[in-house]
Amino acid sequence: MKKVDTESRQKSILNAIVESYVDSAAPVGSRAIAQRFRNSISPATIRNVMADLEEKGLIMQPYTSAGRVPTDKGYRFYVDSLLELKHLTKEEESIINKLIRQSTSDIEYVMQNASKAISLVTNVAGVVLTPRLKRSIFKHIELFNMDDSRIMAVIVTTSGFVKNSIMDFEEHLTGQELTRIAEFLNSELEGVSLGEIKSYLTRKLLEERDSFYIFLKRATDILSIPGLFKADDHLYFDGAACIMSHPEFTDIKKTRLFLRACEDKKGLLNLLNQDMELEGIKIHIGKENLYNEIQDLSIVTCNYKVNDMTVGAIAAIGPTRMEYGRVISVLKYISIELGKELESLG
Amino acid sequence: MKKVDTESRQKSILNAIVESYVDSAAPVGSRAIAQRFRNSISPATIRNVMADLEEKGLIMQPYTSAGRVPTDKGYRFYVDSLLELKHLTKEEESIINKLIRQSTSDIEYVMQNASKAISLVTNVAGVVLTPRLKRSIFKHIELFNMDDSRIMAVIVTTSGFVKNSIMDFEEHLTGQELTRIAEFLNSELEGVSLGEIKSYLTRKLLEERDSFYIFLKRATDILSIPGLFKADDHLYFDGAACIMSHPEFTDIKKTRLFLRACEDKKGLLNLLNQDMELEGIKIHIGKENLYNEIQDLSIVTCNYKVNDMTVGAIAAIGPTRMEYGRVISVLKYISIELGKELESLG
DNA sequence: AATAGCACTCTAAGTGTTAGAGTGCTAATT
DNA sequence: AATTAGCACTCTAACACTTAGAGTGCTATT
Repeated sequence: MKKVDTESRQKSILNAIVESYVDSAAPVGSRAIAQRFRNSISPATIRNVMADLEEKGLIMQPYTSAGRVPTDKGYRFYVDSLLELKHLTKEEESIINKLIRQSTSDIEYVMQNASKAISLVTNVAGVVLTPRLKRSIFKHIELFNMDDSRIMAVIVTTSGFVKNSIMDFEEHLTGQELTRIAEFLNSELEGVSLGEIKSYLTRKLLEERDSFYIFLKRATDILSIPGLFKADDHLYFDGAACIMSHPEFTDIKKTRLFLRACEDKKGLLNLLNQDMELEGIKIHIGKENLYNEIQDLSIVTCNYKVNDMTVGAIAAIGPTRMEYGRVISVLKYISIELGKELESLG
Repeated sequence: MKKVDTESRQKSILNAIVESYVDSAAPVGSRAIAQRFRNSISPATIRNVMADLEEKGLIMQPYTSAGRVPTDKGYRFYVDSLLELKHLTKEEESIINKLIRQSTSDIEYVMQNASKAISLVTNVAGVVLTPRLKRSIFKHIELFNMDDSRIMAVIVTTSGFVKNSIMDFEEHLTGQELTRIAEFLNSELEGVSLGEIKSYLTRKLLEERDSFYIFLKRATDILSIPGLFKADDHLYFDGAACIMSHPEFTDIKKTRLFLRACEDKKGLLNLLNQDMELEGIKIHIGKENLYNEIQDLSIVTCNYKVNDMTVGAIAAIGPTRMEYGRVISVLKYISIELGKELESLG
């Protein structure tokens, strides 16, 4: 008899179990797997392999003598070693493009529609994190007086993101003075990322000692206003309803946990901000998500770039039993298209 | 025996049925009502009255010989004629104020927190519609060049709302020219609502015939850019998870309908925009909501004002079985506080 | 007009039964 | 030595059946 590599057979059976379970949402029995292999392996053999896989903690039985279900660890192994990416169909790509390229030149719409695109094509919830201001590149600033004591600043970044902020400023500056300061900043700060502006100006300030100092000081003061780079942490969310089509949510408790997770902006924000630092796809499976008591949920995230600079992230949230291959492809595709669209708006 | 006014007894029994049902979520029997009246009326009498109420379509039985449940019509009569407003406790007021008055001077936060406040205090979902630009009063405009072919406009309204828009503009204007146009608009448009600007300028344009004309024409052209007043239709939403605590949502189908209704931004937007035109509280009960197949859901809305001008609306969405008295009081209170906060930001 | 009494209805919850899907083990087969 | 067939065993999900009790409507009584 031909010698069979035990390990590779275990892998391919795990693969079959995961895919079958993802597809059917029901515990997978040895017979079903045997059929997947066109009965080239008998159910009995598969049962033996399954026992091994269970010992390794990759699959489990919901109860004695039921079929097997992948564990978090099983999914982890699957996505790390077995998973094959699915190509998007032309149709799916066109749905996505139609949603993202609305050419309304309004970033809010683009973001909202990007999250809708994620949920529509993957059938799980979609989340989009707005471009991080600190990661964005300075393009233009405008300053003007709102009234006697308040100045408004409008900062435009190369990614087309516009941030305005009203600030109390004790000393009154004339419109001309403000214009001069803005002009100075515009020539000085080109290409600097917003996150570096502060240290950049402070450094300048230390070098400068002549009459120019007081002018530079004012500019620095204005840009030091706390509210200026804050509040850029908006999440766009879509697909809460569509996720209810998954059978795991017939249990109200799980639905509630899911909704709670989705409304926990802080937690999501943390996760996305963290994942953003890493390139490409990141996957958090079930209990790996320690940031919350989220169980039975997986989160897949992907950074997106504008002019080769990572500025934000998108994500998909769904039951651990999700089509990882498709979800990953979709996020990759959308992150690229979103980046392109933002560049064209910038 | 003392003569009893039949009609007023019917009313007070309907009142008792609604309040008992809102409280317990279970069909209300004649015994329970009798106890509410400290047995001053016997269950048998109440049964007779109930039969009358049922005939009028104000209550119904989920099945033969079960207790009674209010119909949409019953709720309608209740909110129109019987309902007593509940005062907010100091505690509730303080929760609301803490959320709304974060003094971050960031409107997004204020809106987000207002919706959170609604859901937190009423235990149903909260929605906040951003101030309608067209209803807002012009305060200040600033124009500057983004690059050779694009101009950025920043408009500030008295309600503190800032709208920026980038527009393609075929003829290149120098910074000075833009500044002059902005200065002109600033002096000219003070106190005009954004919705009237267009017609205001067109009127001006007709009167004017001298060299000033071309200047005025440019200003008009700039403000005619379509994107400028668009995209001010953002909804802030909170409380999807908290609503799951209501027993009506043990049925997954209803949960799904609810989530679908909440994600149907267009429908909600329409409803809120419409209701905004009317002063005070508006209530849509169950199937009265024709804008969607929403059933078993009620929507309560309230406009809010800045400087005595209605600019937006807030709403609560929950099962028809909701504490209307409390919800109404909360919306009234929050709409006022929200208006005040926006004034202080403006 | 209001109420007590009573027969009747219907549900929700609990119990019992059964079909069938799936397992693990052992012995037979290749 | 690896694979497989056979078989006894386990557990669930589904269905039928029973029953307690909450609530009703009607009729006779106060």
